[in-house]
Amino acid sequence: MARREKYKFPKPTIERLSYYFRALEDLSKRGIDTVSSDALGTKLNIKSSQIRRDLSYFGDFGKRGMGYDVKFLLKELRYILGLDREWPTIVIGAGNFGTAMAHYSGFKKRGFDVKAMFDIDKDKVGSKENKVPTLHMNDLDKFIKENKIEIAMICVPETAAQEVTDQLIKNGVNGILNFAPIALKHDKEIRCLSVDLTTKLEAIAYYMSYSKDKLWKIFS
Amino acid sequence: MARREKYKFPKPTIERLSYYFRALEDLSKRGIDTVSSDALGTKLNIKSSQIRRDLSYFGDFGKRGMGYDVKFLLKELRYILGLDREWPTIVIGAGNFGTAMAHYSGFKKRGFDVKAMFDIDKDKVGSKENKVPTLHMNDLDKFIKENKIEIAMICVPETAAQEVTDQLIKNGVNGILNFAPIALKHDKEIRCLSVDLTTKLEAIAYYMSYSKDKLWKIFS
DNA sequence: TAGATTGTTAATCGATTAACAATC
DNA sequence: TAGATTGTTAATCGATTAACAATC
Repeated sequence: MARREKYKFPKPTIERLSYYFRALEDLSKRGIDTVSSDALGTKLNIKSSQIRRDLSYFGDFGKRGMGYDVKFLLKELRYILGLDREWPTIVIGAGNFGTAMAHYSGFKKRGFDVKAMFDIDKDKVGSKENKVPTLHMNDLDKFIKENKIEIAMICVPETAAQEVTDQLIKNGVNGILNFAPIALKHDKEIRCLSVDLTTKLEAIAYYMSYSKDKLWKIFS
Repeated sequence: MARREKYKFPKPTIERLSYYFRALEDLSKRGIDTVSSDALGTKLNIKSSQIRRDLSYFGDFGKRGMGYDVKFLLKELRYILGLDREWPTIVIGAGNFGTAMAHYSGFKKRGFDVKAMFDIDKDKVGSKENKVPTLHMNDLDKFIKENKIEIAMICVPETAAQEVTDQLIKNGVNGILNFAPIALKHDKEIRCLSVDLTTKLEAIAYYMSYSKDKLWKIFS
């Protein structure tokens, strides 16, 4: 089938494409140049039919009887995921967490280039101990424009998150990864994804405290 | 309806219960003692019927015509989520990210009490600059037993994550929150949840690079 | 050709939602 | 009582999966 356009696919598909991409990178590094959906599925704990279905939303990448060419599929997924370019990124909030995010090498490797951290605390501004510079929030608007920032990670306390979001959007940042535990209100045209770490731990606590006294079950 | 037992519910429900809990805490703090599913839904961007359905899996908490008693529902959700106790927790990997996790006050507030960080790097061990002590991996087994550790956060590089997981499970830790970008293999009886931060940024990149040349759409 | 593995379909499974009787 | 809002049902919507014809 020719590459499909305007075709809809399930939301979880994009996340799985990321997993496929990473697994293929690993295979490529190990000198493997062909892989079947079955082998890839075993590696990732994902059903082979799921993998074939996910890929088929975007094109015909395999060869019947042969599987997928690792390097070719990598190139295609890189294009689909938008990883064939650099994404100028900033981090708002230079606390423990923001600093960790700014220096995480996994982001850089994928083209997410953190240009600076921002904070309202003057003591944090200008710090030389980190590779990524820390600037004052007063300089945010100017910096975004001059460096054509497209993506921001919000690592500020809950109380400041909405205000920061508004400021980012006003300055044309339209990709936001939010770590503050709050549902941000925003214009539909921007891409905002929230990661709520406390909620994850709470889910674990739920499952662990599940006992004879609490017999609720979850589906499947 | 009396509290239902052995009733199954959708997987996303638990995560939403966390959001309800947090929103109710906020209402309680502001002195509001009754809330309708509609008001709660507006606050959280969740449909009121979804909220009522989620809650109904666990019991009858509301009063028709009146809504929900905030304090009562908080107490019930605290019990359901297992937040009515302390969870002795450790962090494996004392890098930027692990240190940030160990010191995040939001976890402590919910009963996730981080007792120590562990690392193989002797330079990091014994550091006094942090409130949470850093110990050497050699002391892990003993520490887990002596402190009855139940939950661990894995903040080590991808290459070490599986080995660490095996060691944790062998020592009886059965709640794991994994931040290494790898699908951990483990016994079905433990509760393991992975958070893949790179994948989240990649999803944003996908949506942002969506353009005239790339007309794939997602459902809804 | 025979064997392998794709791409696609149709069936199944799971989750959300609107609607409304019940009832405070 | 009249109005409000729950708890629950049934319908709809979305996602996964097994199965298999197509084809390398």
